[in-house]
Amino acid sequence: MLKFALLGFLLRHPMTGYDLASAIRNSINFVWPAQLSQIYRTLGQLEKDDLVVSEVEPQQGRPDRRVYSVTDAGRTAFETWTGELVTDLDPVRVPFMVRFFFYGARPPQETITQLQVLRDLHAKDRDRLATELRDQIAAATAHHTGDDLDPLIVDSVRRAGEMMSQTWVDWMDETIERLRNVPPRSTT
Amino acid sequence: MLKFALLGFLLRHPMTGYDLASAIRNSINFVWPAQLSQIYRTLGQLEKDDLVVSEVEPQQGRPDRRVYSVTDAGRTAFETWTGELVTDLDPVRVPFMVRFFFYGARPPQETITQLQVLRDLHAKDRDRLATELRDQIAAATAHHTGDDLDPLIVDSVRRAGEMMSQTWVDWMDETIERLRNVPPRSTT
DNA sequence: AAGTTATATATGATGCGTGACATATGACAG
DNA sequence: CTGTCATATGTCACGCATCATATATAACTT
Repeated sequence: MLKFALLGFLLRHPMTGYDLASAIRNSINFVWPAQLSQIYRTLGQLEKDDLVVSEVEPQQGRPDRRVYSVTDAGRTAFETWTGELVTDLDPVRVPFMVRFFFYGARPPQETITQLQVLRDLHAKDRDRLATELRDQIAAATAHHTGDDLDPLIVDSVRRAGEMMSQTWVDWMDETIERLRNVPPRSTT
Repeated sequence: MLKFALLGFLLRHPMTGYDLASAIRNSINFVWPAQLSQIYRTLGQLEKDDLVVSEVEPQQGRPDRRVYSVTDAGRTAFETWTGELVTDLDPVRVPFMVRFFFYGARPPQETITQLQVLRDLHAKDRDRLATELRDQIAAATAHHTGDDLDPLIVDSVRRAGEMMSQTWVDWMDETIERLRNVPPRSTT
């Protein structure tokens, strides 16, 4: 997965592993976060498979920059990937929901407090996606020629993040409400 | 993660790896799917760490059943885990959204078709969660004493799945609409 | 009669990720 | 003057998952 994301970014213009980490942080981070260590590893594999090549740019004072660019084979691999029709939903893994599933034995108040903490974090995410990132994308879009798909797509990814965060906020609110209405436990 | 889920299920009553797979399929599958192979592996680790013990029940015609139960240490580990306050959001990974992020260069009609396929799959999920699973949980709840938290919690997990599926359907519809309104590409 | 599903356990290879560590320096804040 | 942030690359140990494979039989479907 990361493999293709890296090819996608490098096709826009060649850059280093470090640059790729920033590019990811500013775009797909909330649908696919990536650690530097994993990026370097994956670049290594890509180079071994001749999908990218690297050139070293010497620098003084800092480590040399290793700039990667995509080969013809890399471009083909990327285009094949984007061209595939996806017919199955991605498996979802939400560690917190597993935990929550086993909260039946715990005091409701504890669960409510827990949900409030996460509710606020999701709300913060939602706000950031709805304002800051939105403006960033709008600003970047201003340079575009207008009939380009890219800004729409990029903004739709942002929008997905916004909607998902909002849904989590809604779910947490709803669930807190349901927990508040639980009759106190009869110890008889 | 799976480790704790298995402890949680085994605390309700002892069972085999195969049984655990069914239990997961009928409950937390959409927040944490698990393959049999991984379940057996994880049970092996749990036993090595003395968090569970197993007894073999001979059977004729089929492989013997290896029934696992939780030790005191296992119960403690589980209770520690459920008692922890979670203060960070889980990282999210949605392979399809990474792909979609790079759809800018592809013909809009292709993207629309792709989104329709997934839209329908999400709608199917939503319907199943809103009806079948809902009824199953309601039926199981009937046996409960009434002031038990468990059914509420279990149903809230279901509800999260329902809301998330619905949000994906909404996002796909919205995005298809946005793509339909893209002006045809001027080749000048 | 042949094929699939359910029952039941388990291993090996592989993929893909994280977190900690190692190294090095310029710039900026307190 | 000290700390930490940004720049920049990389390795190692480990966790946790998948997929393929092996084995064995009863029951149900086509």
